Amino acid sequence: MSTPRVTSRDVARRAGVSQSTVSYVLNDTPGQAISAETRARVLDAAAELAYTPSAAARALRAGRTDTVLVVLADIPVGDTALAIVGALSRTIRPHGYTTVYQRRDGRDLRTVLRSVTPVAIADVGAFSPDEIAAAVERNVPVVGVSLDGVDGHVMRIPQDEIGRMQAEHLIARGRRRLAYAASDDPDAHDLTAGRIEGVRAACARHGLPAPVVVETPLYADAAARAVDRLRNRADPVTGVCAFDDEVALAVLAGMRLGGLSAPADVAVVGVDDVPLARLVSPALTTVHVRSDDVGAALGRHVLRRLKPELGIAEPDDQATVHLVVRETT
Amino acid sequence: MSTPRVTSRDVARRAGVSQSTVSYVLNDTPGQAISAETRARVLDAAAELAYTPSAAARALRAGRTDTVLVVLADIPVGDTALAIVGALSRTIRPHGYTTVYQRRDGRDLRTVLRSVTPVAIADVGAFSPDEIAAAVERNVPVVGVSLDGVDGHVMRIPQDEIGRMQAEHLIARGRRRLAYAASDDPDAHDLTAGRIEGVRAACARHGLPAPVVVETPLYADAAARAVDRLRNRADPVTGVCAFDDEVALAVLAGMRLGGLSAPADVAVVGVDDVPLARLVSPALTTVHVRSDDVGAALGRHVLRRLKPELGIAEPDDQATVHLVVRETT
DNA sequence: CTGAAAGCGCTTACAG
DNA sequence: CTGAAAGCGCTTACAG
Repeated sequence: MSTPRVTSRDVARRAGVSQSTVSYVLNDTPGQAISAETRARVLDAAAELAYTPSAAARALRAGRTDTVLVVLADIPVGDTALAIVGALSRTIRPHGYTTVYQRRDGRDLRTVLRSVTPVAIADVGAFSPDEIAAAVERNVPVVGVSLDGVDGHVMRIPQDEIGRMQAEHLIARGRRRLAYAASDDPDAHDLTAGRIEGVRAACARHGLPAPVVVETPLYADAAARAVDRLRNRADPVTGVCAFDDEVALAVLAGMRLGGLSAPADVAVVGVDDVPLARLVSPALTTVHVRSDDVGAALGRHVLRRLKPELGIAEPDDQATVHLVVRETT
Repeated sequence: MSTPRVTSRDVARRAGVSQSTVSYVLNDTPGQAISAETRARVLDAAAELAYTPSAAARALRAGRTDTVLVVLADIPVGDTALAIVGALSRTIRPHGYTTVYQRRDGRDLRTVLRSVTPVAIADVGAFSPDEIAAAVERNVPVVGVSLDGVDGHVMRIPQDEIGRMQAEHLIARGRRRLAYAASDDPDAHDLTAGRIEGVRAACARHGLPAPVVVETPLYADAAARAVDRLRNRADPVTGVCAFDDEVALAVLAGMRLGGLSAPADVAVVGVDDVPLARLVSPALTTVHVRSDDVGAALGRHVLRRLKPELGIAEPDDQATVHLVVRETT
């Protein structure tokens, strides 16, 4: 029942040439003068047999593939990660590289490499510098974004800077008591740490108390309880740095339920600048991370390593983040 | 500079055994009685050399891999696609299969197979029944969701049903003049067609005029112009079926700019039920697609083909969709 | 219990 | 211009 695989040998037989000739024709191997007539016969035979070369055999023989593996950290894969991956893919594709993605799913880099033979790895926050070094030793170049801002990757998304930016903005708006609304998704934990650190640092710099941290589920009633806790205190919170735009919207929904309005009672600032941020009312002030740029820069880092002859200049090593001020602050 | 690859031969040499023994130990090959002492020596040697078997060689030799390739259609990859893929991955992982993703990026299935040797393909709306048949002929089982509702895949997300549900709900709410707010993302086109068809069918059934279709960018001002067009007519639109929740929010933002409110002036219903839908005000009525179920069912379809001995029952072949009524209708 | 050998499907020197 | 042969790194009958 299972038809045996069509191999280049079958194509050769059908075209009446040798296997090498098939390979030369199909790969346009330079320096091989193949007669137009032979070439046509080979191409026809391949088409008739619907020949697809074995990726495994090519990889084994060549010692490498054209596949760049993107490993995504076990974080909530949102617009940011998708934008990074998309831009990376678009950057390297014109140079003949194929992008495949995987979530880390708790595995170490070694395990991941048991099922794929990539020519390079783009690590989106998944691995530690140690693991990366181990892969590099195996001759697989690794480029990566450090999502938590830790070094050892070629690029960093400065999470502390994001938090700092949120806090500084609220402080500039006259808010003296800040809170941090964290996500209740455990996968978000690593991202959160750096951001809170940035908020804390900004508060400290201005002589303000450290932010009150409160976990905020994405439901209005639960968020309302969280908001209650922020307000029912000797020094009620007047400014909230939210983990992302979704959490920010949850805070706003919770506030609404409690009869509070933004920015009059509490100012709220998110992170991500999802399309919806500008569509809701009041429109959300948020920190925009240029994820496309991160992906493109990562792609250029890959190309630099894989094709030094392209002479690609050293790309940025830090993502650009900026504040988009709208109506909630 | 580039260290040569550590092979099983190196491990064998170091452990003082043959290559076969290394393979037996590392793969726990059943029916091979290996002395505990030998086993330990091999394991140690492998660890010391940081041996990682060649994925390519294993694939070539075995004729297959443990990799299930998910190919995503060139549609806007949003929460729905991610949920499908996540659930699929979680379903097959316990059975030893690794999931890798790729976007179709306009390639045909043959081209995709040039760089990967998957044991099965999960097609998320990317390929036509013809292409799928060709892959199956190459002994690669393909399971797939048809995003546009067209047959030939093992599962369908009934886009027409989604549109029908939106329209029926608005009609039940007494709206007699409906519009369809389409996305301006060209990648959304295939999804849109089926949904509009469903809206159209519902209108026809109730003797109502066909929906006015208007493209709605994700910006309040542009959306306001779109809304203007829907209202400034002999028979002003009173109900809008939006392509997804984002477009629905854009419509609502446009309405707000024009002094219109929902549902008083115009009722709006989205699709996706993103977390934000329940957090915004007014909370969004929307059609919820059980994407997790789709992914899990897809995973079970994969397992059925790959491991018939598991005796997995034939999963559903159609995604469950249901209406979540909130405040905008 | 262990080893030598074949072969998966390809590409690439090398010989003609 | 074309073909025979080696070898990429594994696994698995097969022989001992």
